[in-house]
Amino acid sequence: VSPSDLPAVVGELPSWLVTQTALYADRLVSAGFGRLQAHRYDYRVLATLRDAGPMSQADLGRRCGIHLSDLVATLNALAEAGHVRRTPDAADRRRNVVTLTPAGRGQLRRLEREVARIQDDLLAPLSAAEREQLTRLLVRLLEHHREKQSTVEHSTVD
Amino acid sequence: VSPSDLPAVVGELPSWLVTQTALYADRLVSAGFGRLQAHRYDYRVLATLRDAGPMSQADLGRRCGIHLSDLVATLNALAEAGHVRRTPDAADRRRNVVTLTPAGRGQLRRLEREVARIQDDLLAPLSAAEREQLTRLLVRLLEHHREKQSTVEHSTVD
DNA sequence: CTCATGTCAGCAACACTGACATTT
DNA sequence: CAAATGTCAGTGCTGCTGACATGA
Repeated sequence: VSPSDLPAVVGELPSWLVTQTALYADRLVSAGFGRLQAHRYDYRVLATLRDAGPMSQADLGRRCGIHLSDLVATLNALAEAGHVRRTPDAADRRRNVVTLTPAGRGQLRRLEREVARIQDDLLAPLSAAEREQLTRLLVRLLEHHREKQSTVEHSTVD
Repeated sequence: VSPSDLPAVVGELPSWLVTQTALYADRLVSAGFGRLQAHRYDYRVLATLRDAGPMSQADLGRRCGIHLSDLVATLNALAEAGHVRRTPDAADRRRNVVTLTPAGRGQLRRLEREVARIQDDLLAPLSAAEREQLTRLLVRLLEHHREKQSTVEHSTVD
C-alpha cells in the first residue's frame, strides 16, 4: 500500500478515485466474507436463489453476472458446504438445477448482516443523504456503460 | 460480462456499485493506454517525474503508491521505450536515479490527452456539477480509509 | 448440423509477499 | 549490527477465453 502522502499528480482523477475506492471496498468484502468462509460470489448466488427460486447454472450465471466457468467453482464450494444442492434436470438432461438449502438460507442471512456492516464501513464518513447521492451517481454511470456495451455487442465491428 | 438485466439482488449496494464502476473505468484505461503502448502505472510514474524531478525508485514508488517490485517491471519497460533513464546514484550506490527523457515528456503529453478523454467517457452521463459531487464524495471516502489504514499499521495487532 | 449447457485448464492485470544481494 | 535499496520469483483474486463432451 502507499504509506505516505497521496499520489499528488493523479489526485482527483475520477477513474483513479473509483479504482482506489473499489480496492478498499474489495478489502472490506474479503475480510468480512473471509470470516464466514465465503467467497465473493456466494452472496449474489445465494440471494438470487432465494429471490428467484431454483434454476439452472446458466440462468444463475446470467442473473448474477457471473461467468459460467467461474460459477462452477463457486457452486462446487457451496455444494460442499451444504449451502446448495445440484440436481440433474429430468426435463433437460444437460442442466443442473441449483437449489438453496436450509443451511444456505442461514449462511445467506449471515452474509446479509456482514454486507450491511461492510456498506457502513465503506461509507462511514458520509451522511445518509450523501450515501444516497453517491449511490445514485454510480447507478447512473453503470446504466450508461451497460447500455453502451450492449449496443457495441450488436455492431459487428472491425 | 452480464448480457441480461441487472443483478437485481445486489442492485444498489455501494460496495458492488463501486467495484462495477471500477471495472468499466479499468476497461477504458486499458483500451486507451493500450493504444499508446502504455501500462497502467506509466502515467503516474511519468507525471510524478515531471512534477517532482528525478528521484530514486523507492521514492518514486512511495509517491505513486506503486510497489517497489512492480515498479521494477514498469521502469524496465519505460527505459526500454526510452521514456525514462536509470542512472546509478554516485552519492548512494544502492540507488538508481530515475529521470524523465524528452521522449518520456512526449509520451506523458499523449497520456494526459488520453486520460482526459477517459474521464469524459467514464463520466459521460453526468453534468459538470455532478462530476464534482462524485469526485468530492470519493475523495472523502479515500481520505477516511487511508487514515484508518495507517492507524492500523501502527497498532501491533493480534 | 446447430446451439445450449456444464466442466476444466489457463491467461492477464493488479496488488502484494518473501527472499535475496548490495550498500549505508 | 540493523535498515534501506533494487531485483526477482511467485501468489491470490477476478473477469475472461478457449476447448471439450454431452445433450436438445
